[in-house]
Amino acid sequence: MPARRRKSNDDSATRTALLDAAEALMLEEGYAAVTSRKIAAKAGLPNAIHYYFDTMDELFIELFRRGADRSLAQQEEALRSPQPLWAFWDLLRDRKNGDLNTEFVALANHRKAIRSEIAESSRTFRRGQLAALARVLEAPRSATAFRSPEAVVLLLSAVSRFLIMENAFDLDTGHEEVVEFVDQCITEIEGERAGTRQH
Amino acid sequence: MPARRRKSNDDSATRTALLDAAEALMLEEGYAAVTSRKIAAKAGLPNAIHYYFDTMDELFIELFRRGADRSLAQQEEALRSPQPLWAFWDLLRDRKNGDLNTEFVALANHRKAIRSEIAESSRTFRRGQLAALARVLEAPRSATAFRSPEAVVLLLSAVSRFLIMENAFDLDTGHEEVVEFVDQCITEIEGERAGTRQH
DNA sequence: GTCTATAGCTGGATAGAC
DNA sequence: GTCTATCCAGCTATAGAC
Repeated sequence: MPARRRKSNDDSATRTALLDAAEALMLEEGYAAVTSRKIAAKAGLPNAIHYYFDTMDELFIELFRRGADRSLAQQEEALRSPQPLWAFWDLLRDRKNGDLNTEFVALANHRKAIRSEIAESSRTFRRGQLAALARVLEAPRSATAFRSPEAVVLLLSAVSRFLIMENAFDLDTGHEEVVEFVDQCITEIEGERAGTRQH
Repeated sequence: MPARRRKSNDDSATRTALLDAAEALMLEEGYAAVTSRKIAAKAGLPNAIHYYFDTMDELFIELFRRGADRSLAQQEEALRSPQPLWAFWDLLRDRKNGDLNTEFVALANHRKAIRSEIAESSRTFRRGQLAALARVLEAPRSATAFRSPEAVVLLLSAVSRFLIMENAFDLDTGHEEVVEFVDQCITEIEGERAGTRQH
């Protein structure tokens, strides 16, 4: 059987507009607001969601992939920069990616098709991170405490996601302190940050 | 107006049974499966949810508070133990608490009443953690890298939640490494772990 | 006091209109 | 090829049965 039925209208402008509306809804009101009726209303288009997407699962998966592709490109750019660790940390802390991701993780709790999509995508992201950071940590100036790229990548990912999550609940106890701590660690590994912060 | 209407049957056995069923459903199938019909079916009781709870929000809030009270008691016990940092870390990594918490955080995305409940509860937990760990970190043997209790608490919380979340997606790259790293850090601060691990 | 039946809404999917 | 009308399921909440 074919892995996925391909439609003739796979890249129509309408389809893209529907995905854009779905993404906006997801960010503004959460995934629960992403229903066929609301997407069409938001896009100002007739409700023909099921003409463009077989099921809502298909729509969500496509939306996720579109965002993941975008983010992966950003990540590769960051990891190619002169200070990959600083660039990676800044990217992780970027609110826009984090918020969408949070919604998809929540969505995965009750849409199994999304779950495997996220897992597979996460592995791809992690592979790229490890390949790049292994090189950084091999550099002679690296402190011995940070020899394991796996641990460093996981720590940075965990902290950034936690900060974003807590922000959503208006919590910020310890945020400054931990950011300062991470900044110090990165400085030890990669030297002072060159250039300006994005946020 | 009264902040919350109090019912005569606030602690009836039926009410407790319904909360138990709701909790089990939440753990087994996710919060989306926690509907009035399914709770009643799971409990083997007639569907009189709205006799015992005015709204589903009320049920969820009560379920959250029940779990939070239980967890807070566990946390206080852990922080009173001879090795509060080790006990705290073990508690954080306990799957049962983490899984329920994950569901409530997701639920908060589309139930605003839950959001403020979680935020308030988090502040209470964090206060207790900081009070206890500030004492631990004052001890002379503490390495200078861990002077900020806010940062230490946040790091441990972030890492434990991230590990639990990734587990739900069958991801475990770097998990061993980071656990080993945290164990080393705790050993530096609080010495070798005495006694046995719970998991 | 406890539970049942049902109203009223919203959603995904589909048959078929144009 | 594009869109609309409608079906049916599942939910919360309520009115009222017993």
